[in-house]
Amino acid sequence: MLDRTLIRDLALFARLDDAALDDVLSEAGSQRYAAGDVVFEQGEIAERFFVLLHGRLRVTQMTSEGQQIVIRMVAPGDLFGIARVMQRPDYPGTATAVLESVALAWPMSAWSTVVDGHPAFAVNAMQIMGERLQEAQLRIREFSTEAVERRVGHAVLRLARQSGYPEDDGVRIDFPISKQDIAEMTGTTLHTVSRILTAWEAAGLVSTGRQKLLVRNPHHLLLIADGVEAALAK
Amino acid sequence: MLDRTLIRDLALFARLDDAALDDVLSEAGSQRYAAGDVVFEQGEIAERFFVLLHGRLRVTQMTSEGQQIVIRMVAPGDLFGIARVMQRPDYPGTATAVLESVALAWPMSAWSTVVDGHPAFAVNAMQIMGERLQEAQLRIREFSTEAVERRVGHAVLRLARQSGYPEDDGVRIDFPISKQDIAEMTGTTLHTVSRILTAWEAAGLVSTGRQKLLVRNPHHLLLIADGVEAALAK
DNA sequence: CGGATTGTTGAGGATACTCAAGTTAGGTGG
DNA sequence: CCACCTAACTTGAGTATCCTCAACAATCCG
Repeated sequence: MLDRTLIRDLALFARLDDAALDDVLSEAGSQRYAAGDVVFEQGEIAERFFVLLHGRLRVTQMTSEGQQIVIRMVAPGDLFGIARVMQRPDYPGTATAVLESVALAWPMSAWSTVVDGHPAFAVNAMQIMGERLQEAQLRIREFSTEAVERRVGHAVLRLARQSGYPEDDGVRIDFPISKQDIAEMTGTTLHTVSRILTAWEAAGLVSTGRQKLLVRNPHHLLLIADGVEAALAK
Repeated sequence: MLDRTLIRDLALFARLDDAALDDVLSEAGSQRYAAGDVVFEQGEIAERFFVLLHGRLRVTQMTSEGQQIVIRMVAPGDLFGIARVMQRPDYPGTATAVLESVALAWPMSAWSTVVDGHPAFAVNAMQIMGERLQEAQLRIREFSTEAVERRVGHAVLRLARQSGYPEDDGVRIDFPISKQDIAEMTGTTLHTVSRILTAWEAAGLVSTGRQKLLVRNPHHLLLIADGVEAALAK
């Protein structure tokens, strides 16, 4: 049996008492994934849903023409693989560990059991869906109204917020991330990302390396992402 | 007191019995809006949530730089204005009637009452949020991977599916929609939309007029939207 | 050390934007 | 009912952004 302290502090399980937590955990199993391992694949029948405890995942989608896009990065505490809640039999994307990761997994059937048995859980889950929906709408707005450089700026800042830890001279993105990844988050090409980051590097805003990214001046970067920079140039 | 037959067939109220429907309706009021009326405005404190019974609404968002985008069109049966569920005190967008419309309105406080009192409602609401989230992710994928013409194609087809009624020689979009509206749905300019639609008109795919749109050949349009056309040209 | 993955940089070109000048449709008021 | 006014739309010209194609360099891993 898993220990309830594993999940006690997660938003999804807020306001559940110890008995409820134990009840929920009784149906869960824990899984370990090495960096590079695939948790589930796009199109696969969605038999389980997950909560990430440790590590970091990348959720991608492949279009029919073979173009890949990054849907989101999953951080510890996040719920993922909830295809069934969205009325889908299969996973709409592929989840890959980018760091050594640990996740709790429940059979999809447990979803209704848990929702029915614990009203607070349903409320929490709805809140999380609401946050996701807001986030998605924000990205749509970025795509609709911002040129590439600003979108890349917002993506980098989002990464720093979600997965950054402070270092001597900036905020380090704490998992390996390639220019290709950033391109797939922002709807551009790795070439354009490379050029933009090179320019930012020259301006002292970031430091980049092979799958490495350090944000040195988040404040200035925010000005670029919000279009202040471009407005001043006029 | 409103009649329960108004809402009995809506997805949001599926699997609620008559007593429950009456209970839910007891807190609701019905509102009428003329074409052009604003139901709620971006930034306003979200005091109510709504279900559209008749008509059609356009939900828009204004960016800090004054650019407007169309978030979605609301069709009869749709839930809208649920900011609170997303943990927001205010409405993130503005809802405007584009046709004479009728909506049911509940005080936001009724949300928790209804969710708590009727577990089936919570499940339905979650499903709806899931569908929205999927829809949003689809749009993100379109923005990431498709050029303007394909995005406009998908937007027009979506409109035809959601708000089209069959006419002699095609599917008519049943509310006034401008090129500017389509531009704001697809992240382009009205100029580009105008050029694209003119080209499609010449090819017999659509007929356009001032705030009018008739899809004459959805099948061919789908080929364009899915990129088959462009692929063949190579 | 060799191969593979990741990243850099340049040149050229297409797409779609901006700017600009008009036209058309529809509603309003005299 | 007609003249006018405005909002919606069309079309052209010029151009910026960003993509594609291409070649090469750096880094990592086994």
